[in-house]
Amino acid sequence: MTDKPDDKPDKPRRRLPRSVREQEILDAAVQVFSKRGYRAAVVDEIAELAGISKPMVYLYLGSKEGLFVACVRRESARLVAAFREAADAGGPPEGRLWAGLAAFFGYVAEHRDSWVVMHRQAPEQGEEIAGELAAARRSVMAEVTGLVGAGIAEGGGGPIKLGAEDAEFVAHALVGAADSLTDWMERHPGESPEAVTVRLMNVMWVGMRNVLAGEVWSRPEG
Amino acid sequence: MTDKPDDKPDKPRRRLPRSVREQEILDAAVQVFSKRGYRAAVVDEIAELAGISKPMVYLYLGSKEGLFVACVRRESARLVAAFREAADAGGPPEGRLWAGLAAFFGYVAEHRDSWVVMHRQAPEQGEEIAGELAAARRSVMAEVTGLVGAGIAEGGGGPIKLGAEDAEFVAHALVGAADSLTDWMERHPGESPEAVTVRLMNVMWVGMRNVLAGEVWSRPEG
Amino acid sequence: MTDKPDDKPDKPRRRLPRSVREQEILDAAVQVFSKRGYRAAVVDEIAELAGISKPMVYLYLGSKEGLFVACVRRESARLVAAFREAADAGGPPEGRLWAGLAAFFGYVAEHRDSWVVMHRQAPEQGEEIAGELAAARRSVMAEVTGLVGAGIAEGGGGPIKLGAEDAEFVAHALVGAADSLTDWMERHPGESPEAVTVRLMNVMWVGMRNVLAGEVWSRPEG
Amino acid sequence: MTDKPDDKPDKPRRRLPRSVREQEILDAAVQVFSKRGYRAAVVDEIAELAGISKPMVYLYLGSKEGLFVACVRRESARLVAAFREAADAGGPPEGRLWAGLAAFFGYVAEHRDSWVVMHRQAPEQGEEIAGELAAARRSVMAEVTGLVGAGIAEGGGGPIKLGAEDAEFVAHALVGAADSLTDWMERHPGESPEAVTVRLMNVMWVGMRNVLAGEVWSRPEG
DNA sequence: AATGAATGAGATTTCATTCAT
DNA sequence: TATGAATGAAATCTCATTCAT
Repeated sequence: MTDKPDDKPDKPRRRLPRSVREQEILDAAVQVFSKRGYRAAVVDEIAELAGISKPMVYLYLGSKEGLFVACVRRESARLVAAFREAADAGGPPEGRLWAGLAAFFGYVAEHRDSWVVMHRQAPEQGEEIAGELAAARRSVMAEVTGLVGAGIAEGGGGPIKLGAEDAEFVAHALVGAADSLTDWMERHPGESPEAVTVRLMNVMWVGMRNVLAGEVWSRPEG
Repeated sequence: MTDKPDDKPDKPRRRLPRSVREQEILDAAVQVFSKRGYRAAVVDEIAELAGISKPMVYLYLGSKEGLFVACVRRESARLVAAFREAADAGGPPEGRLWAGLAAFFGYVAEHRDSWVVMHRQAPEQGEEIAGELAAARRSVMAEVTGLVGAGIAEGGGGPIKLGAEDAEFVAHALVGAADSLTDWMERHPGESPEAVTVRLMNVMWVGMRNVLAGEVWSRPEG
Repeated sequence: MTDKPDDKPDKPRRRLPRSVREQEILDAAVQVFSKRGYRAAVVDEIAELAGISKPMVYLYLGSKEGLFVACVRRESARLVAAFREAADAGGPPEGRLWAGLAAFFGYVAEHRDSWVVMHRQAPEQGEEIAGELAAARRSVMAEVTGLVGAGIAEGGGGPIKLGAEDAEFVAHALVGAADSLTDWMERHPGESPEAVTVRLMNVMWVGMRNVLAGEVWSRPEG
Repeated sequence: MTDKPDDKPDKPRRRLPRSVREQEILDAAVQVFSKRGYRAAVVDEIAELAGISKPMVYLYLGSKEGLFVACVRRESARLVAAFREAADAGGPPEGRLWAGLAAFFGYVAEHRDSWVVMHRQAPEQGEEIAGELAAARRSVMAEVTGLVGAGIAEGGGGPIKLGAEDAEFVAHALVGAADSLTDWMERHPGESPEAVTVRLMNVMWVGMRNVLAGEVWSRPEG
């Protein structure tokens, strides 16, 4: 009666297995947490976006906090995977570095929600959430740091020794820049992630290379 | 009535003029908004931190939203002012650029609260707040862009023409990097903001300079 | 289909007849209602304890309320039966009285769950439940009153006439005492229900007998 | 407009000091907890009965659990006070015992709600509540036990030695009987608490006295 | 100018109950 | 016969906001 036989078979009140539903819920949750932030996000909206009722969300993920933690875990794993996959291809290290960074920028640009969930949440949401966020950031940052460090080591040989601390420094700068540059990309829709990567490499990698070669910037006399 | 004039002057129960009170409220509000985020911040905590009662907050700033808007306005004005002040000193342009950027990094590092209120708030909190945040961010970014653009124009002349778009690109990268590097600074307490600025200039500015001189990074064959 | 007939008989996945299943459900329900109270009891727990799924509970008993009513009916019937069985044995009346009361105390002590379901539930859970609880309590109390009354009639003959009202009074006191003494028994595990019965008879029955014989307590002058 | 000047001055939207309001809230809470039990009680009903809004209840007592604990504390203190006050009057011990018991019965009968809150709650409501209930019961029971023990000691001298364990036993029986007898009193409105006390003393005290005197009940041969 | 008292609206979370298979 | 999936309704608790003094 409410269900004419010629309805689309796709949407009508699906009865999905747990694992599929769970992923759909996480998809919705990432969107909402990203758009609103942890506190401002309301579980009702997540449920509605996932096409189910609120109690389902609680049945599957246990609590708003559990939901958020699951999001952070899944999304950070995905970003790290994208990174590794691109960077693990063979070839000279600088190329792998480029590929990893391009994948990183591409991912951050394309999955803004995902990135925002991991990176832009105030860390005052309680013990477990803070820990989970910190872990996610560490794992992302470690991946970038590793690649940068490899690139530095490879390009090394100049009079200046760049060590682990420098790799971390550059990784922080790159990650921050990438995050911020997604705003820029939004206003320049013509630019592909690769183009942005090249732009940034022009600024940062060439700089690094020259620093390795001994050219050091210092404040001009004023 | 409960307050004879010869009370001890120790617990002030101050009767401050509007403007002073208002600033104190804003001071408290910036702290709380920064620590908790807009939604999670509770007006009670702000009032308590300001040492007054909640109705006073409403009397002075009208609403939670008004309170937040006033914070954002004041803080962005301060950051822009720090900027201008440093960059407006005389001397060669590259020195003024350095000074401006160092002031920017220094400000972001030192006034974490202020910066977080402007930059780390989800921009989906309602019409007026979103607008105010966007305006604040734009005005900060414009200032950085201006400085970078001036530096580029000054150093320009190479075969590659860097235009307004490039300045904006670099500004976004710098702002994002500065933001992210405050995390790094927290874990490296020995490094002064100036030292961090130099580090970053080593990587980014030297790179930019060389790019201006025609040295372009391109993906190595792989 | 998922169930080939040569499955191991170990995890039964039993296909029980209605009546047996129903009793198992009631067993579980009595436990849970007793432990949590009517409102706090959750049907999920009852189903799990009974080893079946929740919809089966609804199929068999219709609703949480129906489930509770069935529990109360079955348990009060059991208590009354334990009573009658003990008291109906032959012998002198005082012995039958003792046997009945001992059975009562023993039942209350040993089937704590059963007793709690009948006696410790707030009687404000809605029309049908309140009625059922009242009926159960009345029927238990009637049984005790009957026994006590028989004992009194038997021993009667003194100057004081104990009537139906007195029997009811004593019955209430006995039932309340039995209830409360189960707490005492829990802290004195060495004492058997029969020993407790004797103790109480020492205090109450001897008192009653003497009262029947004309010895009346009155407040001493003070 | 909603408030004609000739309204009764008694009810209209009072603005009470904290301590008074708090007592009113507790009054309402005792009623509701008693009628419904802890879980079934809803804070809305308590608030309405207290004539205020729900948030006030939370402001004053913190949580439903805190509310309940406060009730139990206040009510058990009151009952114990009623007891002590009556029993502390001078005179021979048996009279003080009678007075204490009469006060106890009177209090339980008159403040049924109070008593039910302390005595009839299932002890499965979580750590703090269980502890609070246990403490309340212990303090009430200790008071009764003390008086009974004093009475026993005073009357002692017979061949049978009644000790602390017996006093506890009798106290449990008395308390349980008193609780149950309030039901009986409800159906016999003509009987005063003192009359009920006398009735019970007739049954229990005379029994005790005779037991002290060596008359022991034992099961007749059957 | 200042505040203690109060509340309406909305957040998270739970649970009895029913589909669809 | 049996159940995994799903939900409407209601519970506790929080918070921006306003009275009454």
